[in-house]
Amino acid sequence: MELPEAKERFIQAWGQLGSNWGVSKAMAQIHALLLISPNPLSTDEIMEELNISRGNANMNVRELLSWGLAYKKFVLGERKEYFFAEKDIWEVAKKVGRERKKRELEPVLKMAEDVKKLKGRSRQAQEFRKVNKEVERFAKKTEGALDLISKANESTFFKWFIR
Amino acid sequence: MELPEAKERFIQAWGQLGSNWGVSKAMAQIHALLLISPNPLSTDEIMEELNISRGNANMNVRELLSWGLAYKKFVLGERKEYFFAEKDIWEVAKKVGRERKKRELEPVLKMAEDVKKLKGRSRQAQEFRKVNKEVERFAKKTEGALDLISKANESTFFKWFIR
DNA sequence: GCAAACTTTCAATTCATATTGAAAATTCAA
DNA sequence: TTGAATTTTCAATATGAATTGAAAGTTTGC
Repeated sequence: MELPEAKERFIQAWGQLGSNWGVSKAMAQIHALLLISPNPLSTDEIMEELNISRGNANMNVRELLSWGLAYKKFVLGERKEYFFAEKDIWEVAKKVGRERKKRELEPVLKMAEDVKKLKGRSRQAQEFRKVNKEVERFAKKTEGALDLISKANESTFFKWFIR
Repeated sequence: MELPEAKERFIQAWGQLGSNWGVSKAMAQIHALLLISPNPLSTDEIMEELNISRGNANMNVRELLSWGLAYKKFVLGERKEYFFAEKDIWEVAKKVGRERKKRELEPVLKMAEDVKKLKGRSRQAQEFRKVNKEVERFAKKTEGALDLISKANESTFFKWFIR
């Protein structure tokens, strides 16, 4: 397999993964491109490689920076900004996990908290409270687990699952 | 808080969560509705409660069944099908995990396998192979962890994270 | 201060996906 | 077998999110 084909394959798979994760395809593809690039890339190079507009490239690079999945590099005597990816996959996983906790777990916890105020003795209300309690309990445990994970290193993490 | 408001809140939060997980909003909302309902519901009741079309209700109920997140109940002397949710949250989490493994991890593993065939000694190719190897290694470990999790029960799982 | 280089913004547009709804198919009881 | 009840299908449509691209904003060197 030659480089262009492999690149294509990698970028498209990463983009697909992104879509499944509620992340824009362009963001995931830029991340993929930076991951496999040996040197930092400028916005223009990203636009060129992925055939996307300047606005799109800019927005999604900012997003990657805000997730901590990419960093800036300033080159001496150059005005352009260059970007490179976090390449430690365990770091990537943790950072994605942190964002997802924010976007997914927290709203559920907030909802469960609110729904606790549900009044009434109907079968409906009773069943609802029961399920809500279960959801909250589970979400809190998951939150705790994620907090531990985000402090752990990769080998500790995987060792948890051995035996 | 009264029942209709709480229901609204729960269903909308679950729908939101679904969207973030690459699951259609309607599917997540039907699941939410079934979760908090003390008895199985018919397609008509689902349509009515969520204000969605018959086609939509039908498609997404099927999808829930295929994920193992809902089951059918036949009522004696009734021709309609009734549906109820898997209410064990740990079961729900495991089943969602299994689907996600299929939709997310497997394509990445396939891609990494293919990309291994990448030829060339350029800096590009070398960096690419290195990252790809890391991605594959991580994906495989994650796969193993998920397989273990899908066999575990909830308390075993969370105990892994204690201490 | 000026203007070139570069980045950001955002209204308009495109695109992917979910949803609708009516017709077709199926199931079942009489 | 018929037809009423129910489910399924799928082309058309709607919806929301991503993307574009040009204009506005910023930064820098002269």
